Amino acid sequence: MSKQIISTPVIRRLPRYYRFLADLEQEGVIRISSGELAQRMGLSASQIRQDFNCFGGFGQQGYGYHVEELREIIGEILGVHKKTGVILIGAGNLGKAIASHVDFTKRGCELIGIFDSNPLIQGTSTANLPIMPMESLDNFCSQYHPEAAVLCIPKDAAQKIADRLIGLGIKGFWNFSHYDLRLNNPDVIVENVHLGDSLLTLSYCMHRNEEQA
Amino acid sequence: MSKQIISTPVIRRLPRYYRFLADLEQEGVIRISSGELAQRMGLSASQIRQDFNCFGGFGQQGYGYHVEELREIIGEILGVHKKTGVILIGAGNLGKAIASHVDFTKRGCELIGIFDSNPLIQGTSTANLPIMPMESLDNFCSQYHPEAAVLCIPKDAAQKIADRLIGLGIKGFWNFSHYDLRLNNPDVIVENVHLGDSLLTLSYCMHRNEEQA
DNA sequence: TAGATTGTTAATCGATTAACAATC
DNA sequence: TAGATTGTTAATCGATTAACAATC
Repeated sequence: MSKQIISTPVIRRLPRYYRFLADLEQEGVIRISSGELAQRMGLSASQIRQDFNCFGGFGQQGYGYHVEELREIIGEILGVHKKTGVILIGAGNLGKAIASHVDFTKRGCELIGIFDSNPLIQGTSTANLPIMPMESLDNFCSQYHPEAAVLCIPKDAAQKIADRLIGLGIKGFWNFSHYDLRLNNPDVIVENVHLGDSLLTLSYCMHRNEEQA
Repeated sequence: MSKQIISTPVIRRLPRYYRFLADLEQEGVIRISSGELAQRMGLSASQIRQDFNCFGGFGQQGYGYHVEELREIIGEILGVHKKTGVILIGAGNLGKAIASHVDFTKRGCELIGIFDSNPLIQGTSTANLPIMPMESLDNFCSQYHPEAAVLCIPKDAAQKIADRLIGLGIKGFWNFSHYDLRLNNPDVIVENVHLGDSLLTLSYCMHRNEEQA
Protein backbone atom coordinates (compact mmCIF):
# COMPACT_ATOMS: atom_id res chain seq x y z
CA MET A 1 0.00 0.00 0.00
CA SER A 2 3.04 2.25 0.23
CA LYS A 3 3.06 4.89 -2.49
CA GLN A 4 5.88 4.86 -4.97
CA ILE A 5 8.33 7.68 -4.51
CA ILE A 6 7.81 10.52 -6.97
CA SER A 7 11.03 11.82 -8.51
CA THR A 8 11.99 15.48 -8.20
CA PRO A 9 11.74 16.25 -11.92
CA VAL A 10 8.14 15.02 -11.89
CA ILE A 11 7.27 17.05 -8.80
CA ARG A 12 8.75 20.18 -10.37
CA ARG A 13 6.58 19.71 -13.43
CA LEU A 14 3.33 19.38 -11.49
CA PRO A 15 2.74 23.08 -10.83
CA ARG A 16 3.36 23.75 -14.49
CA TYR A 17 0.78 21.14 -15.54
CA TYR A 18 -1.62 22.73 -13.10
CA ARG A 19 -1.10 26.17 -14.62
CA PHE A 20 -1.52 24.99 -18.19
CA LEU A 21 -4.62 23.01 -17.35
CA ALA A 22 -6.15 26.00 -15.58
CA ASP A 23 -5.46 28.11 -18.67
CA LEU A 24 -7.01 25.48 -20.93
CA GLU A 25 -10.07 25.30 -18.71
CA GLN A 26 -10.45 29.07 -18.93
CA GLU A 27 -10.19 28.82 -22.69
CA GLY A 28 -13.13 26.45 -22.54
CA VAL A 29 -11.22 23.35 -23.64
CA ILE A 30 -13.05 20.23 -22.42
CA ARG A 31 -10.69 17.43 -23.35
CA ILE A 32 -7.07 17.20 -24.37
CA SER A 33 -4.78 14.41 -25.50
CA SER A 34 -1.27 13.94 -24.19
CA GLY A 35 -0.06 14.83 -27.68
CA GLU A 36 -1.81 18.19 -27.79
CA LEU A 37 -0.78 19.08 -24.26
CA ALA A 38 2.79 18.06 -25.06
CA GLN A 39 2.89 20.42 -28.01
CA ARG A 40 1.57 23.32 -25.95
CA MET A 41 4.00 22.76 -23.12
CA GLY A 42 7.05 21.81 -25.13
CA LEU A 43 7.24 18.31 -23.64
CA SER A 44 6.80 14.87 -25.14
CA ALA A 45 3.50 13.01 -25.02
CA SER A 46 5.26 10.03 -23.48
CA GLN A 47 6.59 12.10 -20.64
CA ILE A 48 3.20 13.55 -19.86
CA ARG A 49 1.58 10.13 -19.72
CA GLN A 50 4.42 8.78 -17.59
CA ASP A 51 4.14 11.74 -15.23
CA PHE A 52 0.39 11.44 -14.74
CA ASN A 53 0.62 7.71 -14.25
CA CYS A 54 2.85 8.18 -11.23
CA PHE A 55 -0.36 9.12 -9.47
CA GLY A 56 -2.86 6.94 -11.26
CA GLY A 57 -4.68 6.63 -14.56
CA PHE A 58 -6.55 9.86 -15.09
CA GLY A 59 -7.15 9.49 -18.80
CA GLN A 60 -9.41 7.46 -20.97
CA GLN A 61 -8.19 5.47 -23.94
CA GLY A 62 -9.32 6.84 -27.25
CA TYR A 63 -10.44 10.09 -25.64
CA GLY A 64 -7.60 11.72 -23.76
CA TYR A 65 -7.87 13.66 -20.52
CA HIS A 66 -10.80 15.64 -19.20
CA VAL A 67 -9.26 19.07 -18.59
CA GLU A 68 -11.35 20.16 -15.62
CA GLU A 69 -11.13 16.79 -13.89
CA LEU A 70 -7.38 16.52 -14.43
CA ARG A 71 -6.81 20.05 -13.17
CA GLU A 72 -8.76 19.25 -10.04
CA ILE A 73 -6.86 16.03 -9.43
CA ILE A 74 -3.49 17.70 -9.83
CA GLY A 75 -4.65 20.55 -7.64
CA GLU A 76 -5.57 18.00 -5.01
CA ILE A 77 -2.17 16.31 -5.28
CA LEU A 78 -0.46 19.68 -4.92
CA GLY A 79 -2.71 20.60 -2.01
CA VAL A 80 -4.11 23.84 -3.37
CA HIS A 81 -7.08 23.61 -1.03
CA LYS A 82 -4.97 23.35 2.13
CA LYS A 83 -4.68 26.30 4.43
CA THR A 84 -1.10 26.01 5.63
CA GLY A 85 -0.33 28.90 7.96
CA VAL A 86 2.63 30.93 6.73
CA ILE A 87 4.63 33.70 8.33
CA LEU A 88 7.02 36.03 6.56
CA ILE A 89 10.24 37.21 8.15
CA GLY A 90 11.85 40.38 6.82
CA ALA A 91 9.62 43.09 5.42
CA GLY A 92 12.11 44.90 3.22
CA ASN A 93 11.50 45.57 -0.45
CA LEU A 94 11.39 41.94 -1.38
CA GLY A 95 9.46 40.75 1.66
CA LYS A 96 6.72 43.30 1.16
CA ALA A 97 6.50 42.56 -2.55
CA ILE A 98 6.15 38.85 -1.91
CA ALA A 99 3.56 39.42 0.78
CA SER A 100 1.40 41.49 -1.53
CA HIS A 101 2.21 40.02 -4.92
CA VAL A 102 2.13 36.28 -4.30
CA ASP A 103 -1.30 34.69 -4.06
CA PHE A 104 -0.72 32.35 -1.13
CA THR A 105 -4.34 31.23 -1.01
CA LYS A 106 -4.16 29.79 -4.52
CA ARG A 107 -1.23 27.66 -3.41
CA GLY A 108 -2.73 26.06 -0.33
CA CYS A 109 -1.24 28.63 2.02
CA GLU A 110 -2.43 31.50 4.15
CA LEU A 111 -0.14 34.35 5.10
CA ILE A 112 -0.98 35.09 8.71
CA GLY A 113 1.92 37.12 10.09
CA ILE A 114 4.77 39.39 9.06
CA PHE A 115 7.80 40.09 11.22
CA ASP A 116 10.76 42.46 10.98
CA SER A 117 13.49 43.51 13.35
CA ASN A 118 13.43 47.13 12.21
CA PRO A 119 11.42 49.23 14.74
CA LEU A 120 10.87 51.92 12.12
CA ILE A 121 8.50 49.76 10.09
CA GLN A 122 6.96 47.78 12.96
CA GLY A 123 3.30 48.64 13.22
CA THR A 124 2.94 49.59 9.57
CA SER A 125 0.97 47.23 7.34
CA THR A 126 1.59 45.19 4.20
CA ALA A 127 -0.91 42.92 2.51
CA ASN A 128 -3.39 43.86 5.25
CA LEU A 129 -1.12 42.49 7.95
CA PRO A 130 0.71 44.52 10.59
CA ILE A 131 4.47 44.15 10.68
CA MET A 132 5.34 42.73 14.08
CA PRO A 133 8.60 42.80 16.03
CA MET A 134 10.75 39.68 16.18
CA GLU A 135 10.16 39.53 19.92
CA SER A 136 6.53 38.58 19.45
CA LEU A 137 7.45 35.59 17.28
CA ASP A 138 7.32 33.07 20.11
CA ASN A 139 3.94 34.17 21.37
CA PHE A 140 2.52 34.34 17.89
CA CYS A 141 3.70 30.85 17.02
CA SER A 142 2.38 29.27 20.19
CA GLN A 143 -0.97 30.90 19.53
CA TYR A 144 -1.39 30.40 15.77
CA HIS A 145 0.97 27.50 14.97
CA PRO A 146 2.18 28.55 11.52
CA GLU A 147 3.72 25.67 9.60
CA ALA A 148 5.83 27.48 7.02
CA ALA A 149 8.00 30.58 6.91
CA VAL A 150 9.11 32.85 4.09
CA LEU A 151 12.62 34.15 4.72
CA CYS A 152 13.41 37.54 3.18
CA ILE A 153 16.34 38.32 5.43
CA PRO A 154 20.07 38.92 4.95
CA LYS A 155 22.17 35.83 4.51
CA ASP A 156 24.01 36.19 7.81
CA ALA A 157 20.76 36.01 9.73
CA ALA A 158 19.23 33.12 7.81
CA GLN A 159 20.63 30.07 9.57
CA LYS A 160 20.06 31.46 13.05
CA ILE A 161 16.48 32.48 12.42
CA ALA A 162 15.76 29.21 10.64
CA ASP A 163 16.96 27.29 13.68
CA ARG A 164 14.81 29.43 15.94
CA LEU A 165 11.77 28.89 13.76
CA ILE A 166 12.28 25.14 13.67
CA GLY A 167 12.17 25.27 17.45
CA LEU A 168 8.86 27.05 17.13
CA GLY A 169 7.40 24.29 14.99
CA ILE A 170 8.04 25.53 11.46
CA LYS A 171 8.13 22.61 8.99
CA GLY A 172 8.87 24.38 5.73
CA PHE A 173 10.94 27.32 4.49
CA TRP A 174 10.55 29.40 1.39
CA ASN A 175 13.99 30.91 1.47
CA PHE A 176 14.87 34.06 -0.47
CA SER A 177 18.02 34.93 1.47
CA HIS A 178 21.33 34.62 -0.38
CA TYR A 179 22.14 31.56 1.60
CA ASP A 180 21.59 27.88 0.92
CA LEU A 181 19.65 26.65 3.90
CA ARG A 182 20.65 23.08 4.47
CA LEU A 183 19.07 21.24 7.34
CA ASN A 184 19.72 17.69 8.34
CA ASN A 185 16.20 17.40 9.63
CA PRO A 186 14.16 15.36 7.14
CA ASP A 187 10.90 16.65 8.61
CA VAL A 188 11.67 20.17 7.48
CA ILE A 189 11.38 21.11 3.81
CA VAL A 190 13.41 23.90 2.26
CA GLU A 191 12.68 25.59 -1.03
CA ASN A 192 15.59 27.87 -1.84
CA VAL A 193 14.91 30.66 -4.33
CA HIS A 194 18.04 32.34 -5.62
CA LEU A 195 17.00 35.22 -7.82
CA GLY A 196 20.63 36.21 -8.29
CA ASP A 197 21.52 32.75 -9.61
CA SER A 198 18.64 32.97 -12.04
CA LEU A 199 19.84 36.32 -13.38
CA LEU A 200 23.40 35.04 -13.67
CA THR A 201 22.22 32.05 -15.67
CA LEU A 202 20.44 34.40 -18.03
CA SER A 203 23.61 36.50 -18.32
CA TYR A 204 25.67 33.46 -19.12
CA CYS A 205 23.30 32.11 -21.76
CA MET A 206 22.99 35.51 -23.40
CA HIS A 207 26.63 36.19 -23.87
CA ARG A 208 27.34 32.63 -24.88
CA ASN A 209 24.73 33.12 -27.57
CA GLU A 210 26.51 36.29 -28.69
CA GLU A 211 29.88 34.63 -28.91
CA GLN A 212 28.50 31.98 -31.21
CA ALA A 213 27.32 34.63 -33.63
CA MET B 1 38.39 24.42 -31.80
CA SER B 2 34.62 24.41 -31.30
CA LYS B 3 33.70 24.39 -27.65
CA GLN B 4 31.87 21.42 -26.29
CA ILE B 5 28.27 22.12 -25.43
CA ILE B 6 27.70 22.60 -21.71
CA SER B 7 24.66 20.78 -20.37
CA THR B 8 21.90 22.66 -18.59
CA PRO B 9 22.46 20.98 -15.20
CA VAL B 10 26.07 22.13 -15.24
CA ILE B 11 25.11 25.69 -16.22
CA ARG B 12 22.57 25.84 -13.41
CA ARG B 13 25.23 24.82 -10.89
CA LEU B 14 27.72 27.48 -11.95
CA PRO B 15 26.15 30.43 -10.08
CA ARG B 16 26.02 28.28 -6.99
CA TYR B 17 29.72 27.42 -7.26
CA TYR B 18 30.41 31.10 -7.70
CA ARG B 19 28.50 31.97 -4.54
CA PHE B 20 30.16 29.31 -2.42
CA LEU B 21 33.60 30.27 -3.66
CA ALA B 22 32.96 33.93 -2.91
CA ASP B 23 31.90 32.96 0.62
CA LEU B 24 35.02 30.81 1.05
CA GLU B 25 37.20 33.65 -0.15
CA GLN B 26 35.59 35.97 2.37
CA GLU B 27 36.26 33.42 5.08
CA GLY B 28 39.91 33.62 4.10
CA VAL B 29 40.16 30.09 2.68
CA ILE B 30 43.04 29.92 0.19
CA ARG B 31 42.75 26.44 -1.26
CA ILE B 32 40.06 23.80 -1.33
CA SER B 33 39.84 20.24 -2.62
CA SER B 34 36.90 18.94 -4.60
CA GLY B 35 36.13 16.71 -1.61
CA GLU B 36 35.87 19.57 0.86
CA LEU B 37 33.84 21.72 -1.51
CA ALA B 38 31.57 18.75 -2.22
CA GLN B 39 30.84 18.33 1.46
CA ARG B 40 30.02 22.00 1.91
CA MET B 41 27.73 22.11 -1.08
CA GLY B 42 26.09 18.74 -0.73
CA LEU B 43 27.44 17.46 -4.03
CA SER B 44 29.90 14.70 -4.90
CA ALA B 45 33.58 15.38 -5.47
CA SER B 46 33.37 13.61 -8.82
CA GLN B 47 30.63 15.88 -9.98
CA ILE B 48 32.54 18.99 -9.03
CA ARG B 49 35.63 17.88 -10.92
CA GLN B 50 33.54 16.88 -13.92
CA ASP B 51 31.77 20.23 -13.90
CA PHE B 52 34.93 22.30 -13.72
CA ASN B 53 36.60 20.24 -16.41
CA CYS B 54 33.89 21.20 -18.87
CA PHE B 55 35.73 24.50 -19.03
CA GLY B 56 39.30 23.42 -18.48
CA GLY B 57 41.65 22.16 -15.79
CA PHE B 58 41.61 24.74 -13.04
CA GLY B 59 43.04 22.59 -10.30
CA GLN B 60 46.42 21.24 -9.41
CA GLN B 61 47.02 17.59 -8.59
CA GLY B 62 47.91 16.99 -4.99
CA TYR B 63 46.84 20.50 -4.02
CA GLY B 64 43.26 21.17 -5.05
CA TYR B 65 41.82 24.42 -6.29
CA HIS B 66 42.95 27.95 -5.51
CA VAL B 67 39.77 29.57 -4.20
CA GLU B 68 40.32 33.11 -5.41
CA GLU B 69 41.57 32.05 -8.83
CA LEU B 70 38.71 29.59 -9.31
CA ARG B 71 36.13 32.15 -8.25
CA GLU B 72 37.54 34.62 -10.76
CA ILE B 73 37.53 32.06 -13.55
CA ILE B 74 33.94 31.05 -12.91
CA GLY B 75 32.99 34.72 -12.62
CA GLU B 76 34.55 35.26 -16.02
CA ILE B 77 32.66 32.30 -17.49
CA LEU B 78 29.41 33.66 -16.07
CA GLY B 79 30.21 37.14 -17.30
CA VAL B 80 29.95 38.99 -14.00
CA HIS B 81 32.08 41.83 -15.36
CA LYS B 82 29.86 42.49 -18.36
CA LYS B 83 27.58 45.50 -18.40
CA THR B 84 24.54 44.19 -20.19
CA GLY B 85 21.94 46.94 -20.38
CA VAL B 86 18.66 45.85 -18.78
CA ILE B 87 15.23 47.45 -18.73
CA LEU B 88 12.39 46.51 -16.41
CA ILE B 89 8.78 46.50 -17.56
CA GLY B 90 6.05 46.75 -14.94
CA ALA B 91 6.77 48.68 -11.77
CA GLY B 92 4.21 47.13 -9.46
CA ASN B 93 5.08 45.62 -6.10
CA LEU B 94 7.27 42.96 -7.57
CA GLY B 95 8.88 45.09 -10.25
CA LYS B 96 9.91 47.74 -7.77
CA ALA B 97 11.24 45.16 -5.33
CA ILE B 98 13.34 43.51 -8.02
CA ALA B 99 14.66 46.85 -9.22
CA SER B 100 15.82 47.79 -5.76
CA HIS B 101 16.58 44.42 -4.21
CA VAL B 102 18.48 42.61 -6.94
CA ASP B 103 22.11 43.60 -7.43
CA PHE B 104 22.26 43.68 -11.21
CA THR B 105 25.83 44.96 -11.27
CA LYS B 106 27.13 41.88 -9.49
CA ARG B 107 25.60 39.74 -12.22
CA GLY B 108 27.05 41.45 -15.25
CA CYS B 109 24.01 43.63 -15.79
CA GLU B 110 23.07 47.26 -15.45
CA LEU B 111 19.49 48.35 -14.90
CA ILE B 112 19.09 51.43 -17.07
CA GLY B 113 15.35 51.98 -17.46
CA ILE B 114 12.00 51.21 -15.84
CA PHE B 115 8.69 51.36 -17.67
CA ASP B 116 5.06 51.10 -16.65
CA SER B 117 1.76 51.75 -18.36
CA ASN B 118 0.15 53.25 -15.27
CA PRO B 119 0.21 57.07 -15.53
CA LEU B 120 -0.22 57.39 -11.77
CA ILE B 121 3.27 56.11 -11.07
CA GLN B 122 5.01 57.48 -14.16
CA GLY B 123 7.56 60.05 -13.11
CA THR B 124 8.09 58.57 -9.65
CA SER B 125 11.38 56.83 -8.99
CA THR B 126 12.58 53.38 -7.95
CA ALA B 127 16.17 52.31 -7.52
CA ASN B 128 17.20 55.83 -8.58
CA LEU B 129 15.49 55.46 -11.92
CA PRO B 130 12.39 57.32 -13.09
CA ILE B 131 9.43 55.19 -14.14
CA MET B 132 8.79 55.98 -17.79
CA PRO B 133 5.65 55.50 -19.88
CA MET B 134 5.48 52.61 -22.33
CA GLU B 135 5.28 55.11 -25.18
CA SER B 136 8.89 56.14 -24.67
CA LEU B 137 10.14 52.56 -25.01
CA ASP B 138 10.99 52.84 -28.69
CA ASN B 139 12.97 56.02 -28.32
CA PHE B 140 14.75 54.73 -25.25
CA CYS B 141 15.79 51.51 -26.94
CA SER B 142 17.06 53.18 -30.09
CA GLN B 143 19.11 55.51 -27.92
CA TYR B 144 20.49 53.14 -25.24
CA HIS B 145 20.20 49.69 -26.87
CA PRO B 146 19.34 47.59 -23.83
CA GLU B 147 19.93 43.89 -24.41
CA ALA B 148 17.75 42.30 -21.74
CA ALA B 149 14.34 42.96 -20.19
CA VAL B 150 12.80 42.02 -16.87
CA LEU B 151 9.08 41.34 -17.25
CA CYS B 152 6.97 42.02 -14.18
CA ILE B 153 3.70 42.33 -16.00
CA PRO B 154 0.37 40.47 -16.00
CA LYS B 155 0.32 37.24 -17.95
CA ASP B 156 -2.04 38.52 -20.63
CA ALA B 157 0.37 41.27 -21.58
CA ALA B 158 3.54 39.16 -21.56
CA GLN B 159 3.61 37.69 -25.06
CA LYS B 160 2.66 40.93 -26.77
CA ILE B 161 5.23 43.02 -24.94
CA ALA B 162 7.89 40.36 -25.42
CA ASP B 163 7.30 40.44 -29.17
CA ARG B 164 7.50 44.22 -29.19
CA LEU B 165 10.75 44.15 -27.22
CA ILE B 166 12.30 41.59 -29.56
CA GLY B 167 11.56 44.02 -32.37
CA LEU B 168 13.46 46.63 -30.38
CA GLY B 169 16.55 44.44 -30.12
CA ILE B 170 16.06 42.68 -26.77
CA LYS B 171 17.97 39.40 -26.67
CA GLY B 172 17.08 38.08 -23.22
CA PHE B 173 14.08 38.00 -20.91
CA TRP B 174 13.94 37.55 -17.17
CA ASN B 175 10.28 36.72 -17.01
CA PHE B 176 8.29 36.97 -13.76
CA SER B 177 4.85 37.03 -15.36
CA HIS B 178 2.63 34.00 -14.76
CA TYR B 179 3.15 32.95 -18.32
CA ASP B 180 5.66 30.62 -19.93
CA LEU B 181 7.31 32.71 -22.59
CA ARG B 182 8.22 30.41 -25.42
CA LEU B 183 9.93 31.87 -28.41
CA ASN B 184 11.04 30.02 -31.48
CA ASN B 185 13.87 32.46 -31.95
CA PRO B 186 17.12 30.79 -30.86
CA ASP B 187 18.87 34.16 -30.57
CA VAL B 188 16.62 35.18 -27.69
CA ILE B 189 17.10 33.65 -24.25
CA VAL B 190 14.26 33.30 -21.76
CA GLU B 191 14.64 32.70 -18.05
CA ASN B 192 11.20 32.06 -16.62
CA VAL B 193 10.81 32.56 -12.88
CA HIS B 194 7.60 31.17 -11.48
CA LEU B 195 7.38 32.08 -7.84
CA GLY B 196 3.96 30.51 -7.59
CA ASP B 197 5.28 27.18 -8.86
CA SER B 198 8.03 27.32 -6.28
CA LEU B 199 5.55 27.89 -3.46
CA LEU B 200 3.32 25.09 -4.72
CA THR B 201 6.26 22.72 -4.76
CA LEU B 202 6.97 23.60 -1.16
CA SER B 203 3.31 23.04 -0.29
CA TYR B 204 3.34 19.64 -1.95
CA CYS B 205 6.54 18.48 -0.27
CA MET B 206 5.34 19.69 3.12
CA HIS B 207 2.06 17.90 3.18
CA ARG B 208 3.54 14.78 1.65
CA ASN B 209 5.98 14.81 4.53
CA GLU B 210 3.08 15.11 6.96
CA GLU B 211 1.19 12.20 5.46
CA GLN B 212 4.17 9.95 5.90
CA ALA B 213 4.24 10.67 9.61
C1' DT C 1 60.38 10.73 -3.08
C1' DA C 2 55.69 9.87 -1.02
C1' DG C 3 51.17 11.66 -0.43
C1' DA C 4 47.46 13.96 -2.09
C1' DT C 5 44.35 15.20 -5.36
C1' DT C 6 43.32 16.21 -9.91
C1' DG C 7 41.72 15.07 -14.82
C1' DT C 8 39.58 11.62 -17.34
C1' DT C 9 37.79 7.25 -18.69
C1' DA C 10 34.56 3.56 -17.62
C1' DA C 11 30.46 1.91 -15.02
C1' DT C 12 26.14 2.88 -13.08
C1' DC C 13 22.05 4.93 -12.38
C1' DG C 14 17.91 7.36 -13.45
C1' DA C 15 15.06 9.88 -16.52
C1' DT C 16 13.21 10.33 -21.05
C1' DT C 17 11.62 8.37 -25.25
C1' DA C 18 9.77 4.78 -28.10
C1' DA C 19 6.73 1.11 -28.85
C1' DC C 20 2.68 -1.39 -28.46
C1' DA C 21 -0.94 -4.01 -26.31
C1' DA C 22 -5.12 -2.73 -23.78
C1' DT C 23 -9.36 -0.43 -24.07
C1' DC C 24 -12.61 3.28 -24.41
C1' DT D 1 -16.80 -2.24 -34.97
C1' DA D 2 -12.87 0.91 -36.18
C1' DG D 3 -10.14 4.70 -34.68
C1' DA D 4 -7.93 6.99 -31.26
C1' DT D 5 -5.36 7.38 -27.36
C1' DT D 6 -4.13 5.75 -23.03
C1' DG D 7 -1.26 2.93 -19.62
C1' DT D 8 2.80 0.44 -19.32
C1' DT D 9 6.81 -2.10 -20.56
C1' DA D 10 11.23 -2.00 -23.01
C1' DA D 11 15.00 0.70 -25.20
C1' DT D 12 17.68 4.70 -25.25
C1' DC D 13 19.89 8.51 -23.73
C1' DG D 14 22.26 11.48 -20.63
C1' DA D 15 23.91 12.62 -16.17
C1' DT D 16 26.12 11.12 -12.05
C1' DT D 17 29.30 8.23 -9.69
C1' DA D 18 33.28 5.31 -9.29
C1' DA D 19 37.86 4.24 -10.36
C1' DC D 20 42.44 5.08 -11.41
C1' DA D 21 46.39 6.69 -13.96
C1' DA D 22 48.71 11.19 -14.31
C1' DT D 23 51.10 14.60 -11.85
C1' DC D 24 51.99 18.32 -8.72
